[in-house]
Amino acid sequence: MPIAPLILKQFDLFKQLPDDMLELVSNQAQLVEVPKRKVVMEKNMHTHSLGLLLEGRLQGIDVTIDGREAGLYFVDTFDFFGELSVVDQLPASEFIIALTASKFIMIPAPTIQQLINESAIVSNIINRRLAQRLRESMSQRTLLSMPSPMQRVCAQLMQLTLKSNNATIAFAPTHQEIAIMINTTRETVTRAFQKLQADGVLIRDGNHLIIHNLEYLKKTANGESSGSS
Amino acid sequence: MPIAPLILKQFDLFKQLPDDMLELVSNQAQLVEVPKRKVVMEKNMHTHSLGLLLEGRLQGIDVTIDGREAGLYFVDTFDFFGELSVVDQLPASEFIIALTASKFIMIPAPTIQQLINESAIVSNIINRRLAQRLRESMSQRTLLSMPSPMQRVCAQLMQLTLKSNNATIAFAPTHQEIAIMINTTRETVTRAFQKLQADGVLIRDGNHLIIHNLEYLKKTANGESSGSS
DNA sequence: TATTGGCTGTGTTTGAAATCACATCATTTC
DNA sequence: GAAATGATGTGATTTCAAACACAGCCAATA
Repeated sequence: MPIAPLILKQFDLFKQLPDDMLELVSNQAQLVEVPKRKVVMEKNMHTHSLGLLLEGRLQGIDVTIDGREAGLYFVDTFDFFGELSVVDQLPASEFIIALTASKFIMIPAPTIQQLINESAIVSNIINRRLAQRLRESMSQRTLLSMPSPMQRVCAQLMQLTLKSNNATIAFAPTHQEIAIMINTTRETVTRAFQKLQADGVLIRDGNHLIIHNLEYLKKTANGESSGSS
Repeated sequence: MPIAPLILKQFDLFKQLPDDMLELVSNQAQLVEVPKRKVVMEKNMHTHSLGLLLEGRLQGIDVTIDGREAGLYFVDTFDFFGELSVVDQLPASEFIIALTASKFIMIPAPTIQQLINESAIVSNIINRRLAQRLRESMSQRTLLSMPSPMQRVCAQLMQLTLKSNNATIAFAPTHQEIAIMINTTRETVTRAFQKLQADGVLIRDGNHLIIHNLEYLKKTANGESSGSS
């Protein structure tokens, strides 16, 4: 089920790829559409495919023995995912779940490995991506050391905002999904959102969040006591 | 200040390197000795060197605006560090601090980059290492979602134990250094250690920790209520 | 349009760890 | 070996978010 090269070219990974290689990928690629809440990649399985997200939002999640969930990262549109297993050939260390109905392209690991070997550009992008993921992971870890949940909520919202170019978070995660990212409970996130909305920092428009006061988020995240009232 | 190739060969990174390349590295390499508490790598600087730890223990640390420290990872003997900046050429995203007096080898980034380009083996090892670091970072994140500090202490001790081959943790981190790894306070770690020692799980021998009951750690980390008394 | 299931909002209670404060024990350093 | 510095041990207090319970809301689906 080939994918039009034009679609593939939307991804940085393939932008500079010669046409013949692009065609190879195109022939191996497969378009997948999943509904909300679908498990896209399963922990401990070696599905070994690289995924390229066209639409929607995914979340990497790990589950502890006692059933507690830890949110690891979000996958936004035009990100790719599953590159870790492609690189080190080990089974996936986390689940990836579709937060909204999503569309993505799957490319079998061997195809990508061949590309990595043959194209220094592809190889480089994948490695840079790993490096970026590591930086994000450590930055999220640092976020978790903030003492109050309110600070963490604000810091997480900033993260999400900065990734989008405007001040809007499309396909906004639910309170629960945010809660597991920042080590708190759904109720606490709800209460934090209440306050932010009351203070006019944030407006919810169905599936989207509009940030009206990024400065406020920044200040609160930095511990400047989140205003009066 | 060249380093004997024999010393370099102790590191997986160089084990299979041809002699001529090894000599190149040898000539560029520099041995560094630092006392306890020395900052080995500074956040936001692009020192751009790869470090190979010969002796001691280091810790990657990030600092939040309000002065709080977050422990990111430990660097054990024969690990390398600083590879992130070598790969993506960006400034360091964290501090690295010597927890004990340490010895390590520094190799300038350009030398390593040349090696990466010329040797598929080196390139591969570096990428695998990045992948491994990412897995460890995510696993540490999962650890942080455990609800009780006692669970996190036990899980962290397991991590440290598994890295050493016997059941001994050499150059044991202080309570404070453990505390910032697992998002808790020094006092809480002290109290957890008290209990573990009382229960005969753990013995302290100066700078070393000996684990007598790994099973206990595992069970406690998994939430099986940490025994009676 | 009625029904269902997931999301969000909100009050109350409770427990456990952060914080503060200080004592004691090790270890460097002069 | 004395003094200083850091690491560990321990009690008392306080705070604040987790947990529980349930009500209202929205959006999909039949």
